Amino acid sequence: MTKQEVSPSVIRRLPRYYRFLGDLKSQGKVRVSSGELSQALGLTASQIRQDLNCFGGFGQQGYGYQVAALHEEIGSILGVKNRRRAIVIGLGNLGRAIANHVNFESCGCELIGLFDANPFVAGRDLDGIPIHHTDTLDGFCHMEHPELAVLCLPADAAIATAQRLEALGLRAFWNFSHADLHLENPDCIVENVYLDDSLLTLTYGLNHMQTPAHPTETKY
Amino acid sequence: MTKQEVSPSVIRRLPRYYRFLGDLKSQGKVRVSSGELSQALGLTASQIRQDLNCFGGFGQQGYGYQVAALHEEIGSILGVKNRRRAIVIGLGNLGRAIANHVNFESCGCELIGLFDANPFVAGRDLDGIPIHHTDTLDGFCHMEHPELAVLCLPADAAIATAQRLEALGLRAFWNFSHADLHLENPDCIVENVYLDDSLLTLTYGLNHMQTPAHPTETKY
DNA sequence: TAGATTGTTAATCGATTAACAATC
DNA sequence: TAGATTGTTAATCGATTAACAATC
Repeated sequence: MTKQEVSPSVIRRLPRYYRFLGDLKSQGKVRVSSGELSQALGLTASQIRQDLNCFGGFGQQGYGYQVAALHEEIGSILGVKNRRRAIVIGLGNLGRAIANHVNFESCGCELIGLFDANPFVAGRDLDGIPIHHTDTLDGFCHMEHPELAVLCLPADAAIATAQRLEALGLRAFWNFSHADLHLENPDCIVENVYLDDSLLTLTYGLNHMQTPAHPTETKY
Repeated sequence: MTKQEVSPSVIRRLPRYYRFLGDLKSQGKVRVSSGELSQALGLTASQIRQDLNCFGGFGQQGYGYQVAALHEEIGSILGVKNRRRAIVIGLGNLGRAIANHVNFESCGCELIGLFDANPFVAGRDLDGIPIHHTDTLDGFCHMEHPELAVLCLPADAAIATAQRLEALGLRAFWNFSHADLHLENPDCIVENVYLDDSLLTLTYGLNHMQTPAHPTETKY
């Protein structure tokens, strides 16, 4: 399908392109140039053209890109029209928020099951989707063949569960736990969302800021 | 303080080092080499030594690194002992989960205020921290001088609120909204957590996987 | 001392930017 | 046609890896 392995840096920019093109489209914009995109997204025009040309020549010289067509193209590269079967494991604060808040459908996924190890949580439901007990995971996976698991568990449990799910045939892991998941199968893909690490980046930034916001204490 | 501007790639690895060293420490490990670290973290030993040497020579030739000392060093580089005053704006599913779930204290932050525009939400509290109405934000900031804001709002509101907060002297933004925040002040730092983009990365991965998990449909 | 492992310089690799011919 | 903007090649920049002398 794709000529050559596309670099992760490029792939990570695709959703932003997709999102912004969607905005333009809904504003009724028909045409856009790499120059305009670059301004709005804070990238160079060159980079945008390079990125897009990893997947094909979607533009027209002298004209630019058709907003709707490009939006569609990138959407299909990302796979937004898919319905990848996804499950969420761990329905504490975070798991519930992710299940509720994230628009799985618009990301090419379908939430087909929720699981929690706490017997008081299992048996209930979240917006109509029933929460099962983690013990029933094996049976569920054999029946329903989910492909993607969202892990909202403590680190230890996340590692153990990921391994179990890997054996059950799942191939994609969205990991919100504070654990480094190393899986057997090299085909498995893991996307980590390390919230604390992300926050620490800001803490670092505040520490090493040229001009402190409220110059109160003296930092040596 | 620091010799030279340290690259963002290095900074993003620091929290992982910090976290892993904390684990080693609590396991009672005293000594660690860049080789051991590299194995556990899936990086090269060379890179780890390079990274650490951005901040100083923390190791001893022929021996390696003292776990506790290095943990401490990285912690202080990140600023985990700070108590940066932070506020959360928007207490929907996600905002509540972030406020509850993220360990602000261990990331050098202190949660001093929660805000929501919904009058039914404002006035209540979350684990003892009162939720204020967004209208009272200006007064609060003048009194309390928060430095960091967690934005859990819809895109439009996030953009408007960030600008308002910038004017009120805040300098760091942890942005969970699906918006590109471009702020006036170049000193402002923004850390985006684009959950949908992150999920789309996995969707893309599943699409472009060599071996499909459950080879059902034929993909052309 | 011999062995190990760092700190650091040099080499490589990859990603971003610049430039420009192709062409709508 | 003239103007604009792409696709693509070449140049630059930065980050990662390799190598090795310094030294504990």
